Amino acid sequence: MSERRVRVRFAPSPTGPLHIGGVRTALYNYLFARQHGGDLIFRIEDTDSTRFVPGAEEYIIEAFQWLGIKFDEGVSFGGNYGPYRQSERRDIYKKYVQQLLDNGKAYIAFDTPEELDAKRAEIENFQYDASTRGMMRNSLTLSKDEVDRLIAEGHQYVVRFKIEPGRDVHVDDIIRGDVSINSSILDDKVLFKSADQLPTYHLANIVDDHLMEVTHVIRGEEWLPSAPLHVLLYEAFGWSDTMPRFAHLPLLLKPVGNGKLSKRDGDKLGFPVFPLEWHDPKSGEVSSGYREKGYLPEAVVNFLALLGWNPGNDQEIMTMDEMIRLFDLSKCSKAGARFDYIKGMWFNHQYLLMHPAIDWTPEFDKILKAEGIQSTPEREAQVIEMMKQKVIEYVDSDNNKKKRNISFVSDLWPLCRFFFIAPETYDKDDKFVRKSWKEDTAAEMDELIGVLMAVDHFSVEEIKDMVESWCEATGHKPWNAWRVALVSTGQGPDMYELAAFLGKEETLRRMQNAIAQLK
RNA sequence: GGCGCUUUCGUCUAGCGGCUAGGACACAUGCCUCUCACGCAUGGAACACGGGUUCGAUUCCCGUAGGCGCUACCA
Repeated sequence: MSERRVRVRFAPSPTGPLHIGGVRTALYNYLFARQHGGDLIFRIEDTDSTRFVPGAEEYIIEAFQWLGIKFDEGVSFGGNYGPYRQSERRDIYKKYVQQLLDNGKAYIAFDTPEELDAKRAEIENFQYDASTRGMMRNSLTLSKDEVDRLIAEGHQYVVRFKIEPGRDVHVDDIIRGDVSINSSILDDKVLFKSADQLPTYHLANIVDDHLMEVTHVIRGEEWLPSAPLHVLLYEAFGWSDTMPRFAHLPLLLKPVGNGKLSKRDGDKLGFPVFPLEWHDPKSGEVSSGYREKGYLPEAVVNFLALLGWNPGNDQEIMTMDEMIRLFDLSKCSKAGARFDYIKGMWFNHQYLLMHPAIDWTPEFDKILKAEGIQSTPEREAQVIEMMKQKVIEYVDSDNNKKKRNISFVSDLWPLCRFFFIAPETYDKDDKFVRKSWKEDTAAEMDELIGVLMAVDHFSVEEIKDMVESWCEATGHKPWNAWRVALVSTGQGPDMYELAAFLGKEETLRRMQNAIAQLK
């Protein structure tokens, strides 16, 4: 048993976009598989035909591609254990259900959903189990002839797992240790549905994990209550000796309030809950995604990895390879983790700064386009391109301490808008304007214009030389007012750099405009 | 309601019988400074409660309380 090659799986239902919690589960499976030199399988659990959403499967595949989580086999990846889509494995499940029926581990039940509802209404806390199955319509209470007749007549039936009561069932969980419950509180779970002639999750899951030789089941804590049922199923099939080991991960909780993280929390607080933007085919509703919001996949992965696990030291920024090396299921926390999206933004900030600004160009181009910065007769494409390059250079030059407080490339725009767009109006009530622009400022700016006109080469050094000697001679301190003139508020780089960037003509033009408006 | 899991700063967490209970995010203050930032420095902030076990419990056990999950012919 210890000699088996490590094989794990991520098995989502194609019922919509992949939730960020699912991403983390997949990530942990991936880290675990890589660390042990094993395989990660991508299986589609589409046994609920009523909840199938077209496009969901493709979405999930694309999301993992973006995140850099690679599968070794499964839907769209191939492999020797297929098919990997449960809806294509009907015959396999039928065979195994029959096996359970044949050796008395399961039985046929004819009770309709309506009859079950009636029973639940009649008896408080009704549960289909050893204590009640004697009064229901099933192959345990009906004669063999009667059962055969009902089936022959085409009556719908389900197959239920026959749970023997009064036994302590143990689950050995890697994260939580020994978890045990008494089988009496378990109900006779439906294994095979009449409605769509497909197995339920429980049956399909066990059969597939066994057939695909899965060694470790790493999944969310919401599955812990049904883990004993799964253990019993492995027993019923006689597969106990190759039963996978379980690890139930803590859940991701709402940033504020009670309960687990949901899509609504993201909408309310303004952060994505899905890796990629999702366009709902039915409602047409669009849900934001980490990719479209401007997150780097490395940042998302790093952030998620640390929500429920940490390497046991103070290291927070880690590459995928480092995480693969350090990951340890037994170091996962047991309690749910609040989803701290503010910290997620900090991670993005960190990763953004690791990249040279030139890498941001595509994103930056999108912003410029969205802001309407494009070539016009007055402003040629080359000019814009040149300005863009200068902004990027400017942002990149950290010897000038220009690394900005940006979590996303889009945060760059308010910080460099004034490079591209001259202030049209000035807000006299702006705190910085009021503080910087006084009675006699207009006259001072006029003087400064004179000084600047005399600068031949409008370079940082020359501007600085000229302006500073003027300052020394006159005692003027023009910087804040000058900044108001060029930027309209208290923002931006060193004034000499700013003026040099804008060029002589534009600098003077903005100053004259400010004087005209603010005098 | 029943069953299970869980509980260290506001948040994510380190700690695996003896520590001034550590780090990060967030927050506050200071320094830097022609602005906004960045950066740097500093600060406030936690072992849910009650019993045990032990020379000694944040750490082990049992209760209580809170939190989370499950309780479908959904996964």
